[in-house]
Amino acid sequence: MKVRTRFAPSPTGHVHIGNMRVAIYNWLFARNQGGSFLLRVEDTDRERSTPEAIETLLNAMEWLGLDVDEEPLYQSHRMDLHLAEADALIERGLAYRAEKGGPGSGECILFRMPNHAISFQDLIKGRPTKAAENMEDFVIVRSNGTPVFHLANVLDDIEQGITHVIRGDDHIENTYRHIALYEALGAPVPTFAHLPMIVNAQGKPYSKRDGDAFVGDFQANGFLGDALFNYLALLGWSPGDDREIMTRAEMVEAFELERCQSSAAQVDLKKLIWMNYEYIMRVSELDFRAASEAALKQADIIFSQSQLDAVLPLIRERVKTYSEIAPLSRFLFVDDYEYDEKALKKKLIKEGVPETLAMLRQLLLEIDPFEAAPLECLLHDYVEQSGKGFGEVMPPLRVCISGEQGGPDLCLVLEVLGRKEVIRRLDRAVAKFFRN
RNA sequence: GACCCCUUCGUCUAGUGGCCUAGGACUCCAGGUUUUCAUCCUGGCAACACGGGUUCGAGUCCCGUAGGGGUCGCCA
Repeated sequence: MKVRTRFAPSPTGHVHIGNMRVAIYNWLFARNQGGSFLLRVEDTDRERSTPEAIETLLNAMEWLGLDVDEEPLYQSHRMDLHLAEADALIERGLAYRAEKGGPGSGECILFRMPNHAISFQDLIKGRPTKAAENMEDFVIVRSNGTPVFHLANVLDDIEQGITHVIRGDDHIENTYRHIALYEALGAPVPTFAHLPMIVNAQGKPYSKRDGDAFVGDFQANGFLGDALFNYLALLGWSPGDDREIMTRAEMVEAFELERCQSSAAQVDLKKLIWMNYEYIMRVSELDFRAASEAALKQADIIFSQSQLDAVLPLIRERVKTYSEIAPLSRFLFVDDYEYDEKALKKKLIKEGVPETLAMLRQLLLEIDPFEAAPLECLLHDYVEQSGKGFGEVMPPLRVCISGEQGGPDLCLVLEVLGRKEVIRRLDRAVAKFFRN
């Protein structure tokens, strides 16, 4: 039988990385098996399920490259069918009406749990088992006449022909109930795989207040969808060898639910950043350029295409996330940069620096052409003749023209800025910090 | 409290009874290359939660204990 998996989120406007990881595993499994990956929008909570929330969800999936094989099913459209099935269960004596004191004034419908233990083979957890005396009848239709999650979820999984239910292990308790429902409905019980949850840097479960755990935030902070996908895929799963940076095709090929960890995994932002860097290094020049243009525009930095041509090579291998592009290169486009306090203290305001800068100024005026290679020779010669170290010469100059003690290769920076601009910035800094 | 799930370096993991003096990756630290900045290279720190079994032999199997998490809504 052809494998069919689904991602069944309830759209709330914020798509959490924990949920997305579940979606990724569903996608990976379906692709590995040559099956179908479906989307079902569980939008019965009408307050939260706005069109914008659904849009956010779809965007996040597209960004991560989670393509679906069929039109999404909207749970809210199926309410009448869910209710009809509940009535049918009553007629067969498998459910009953009761007064339990909930919303509305009418009676709710309860599903009658069987009086035998329920256990199932889980692809990740082994064989969870629950004794009959530990299970109670549960509500499937509220007294206000609306179907409850358990009923709708199972009925929709049957409708969509889901063969493998891959979800968080917070659903294990629900699964016992769901299996009873499948049996009552006369439907084949799908295979289950319960993934462990992921926890934040403090080792606690992600709560709705964990601001940086939403997929949109990672996108906004300059992460690549492919990098986040790779990171999340390996958070709780491994191919069994030492591979970490993997293409989608490699992950699809290697994916096995049986190789998933059964315990919770902690998100490590440092490792994600490292992985993102690895991905940025593999991005095409064209894509990197597009990302840079977007980042610079967003930072309100005015630039010309020729400036961009000159600057991109300097920062190409230095950014770990796209959000570093603007801060790292800003001084190359505009001259209103701040002088970093630490840089000033450690590199500029020091004995002998004004004299060094005066000498450099003269040499920089004379050198021709004003390009990286000759500039490097110039600095090299100066260092040799003056008996100073590179550490006494280059950092002060760098602070003057960039405000920072770190940054791209100094000679390349000088070339990109050009003689006129370098001298101007040099004079400005000297006037500002060595007035007398 | 009841029920269910989980437990290898700080973190992600490899490990399915001998190949484990427990391997890799991230982080961190120390050297080296580049006499700027970064990259890069080499090395180092660092773990089988604890206690009992089973076995010639246990990180690997079993049972306890402790700790963590989940569920116990007419939320999904």
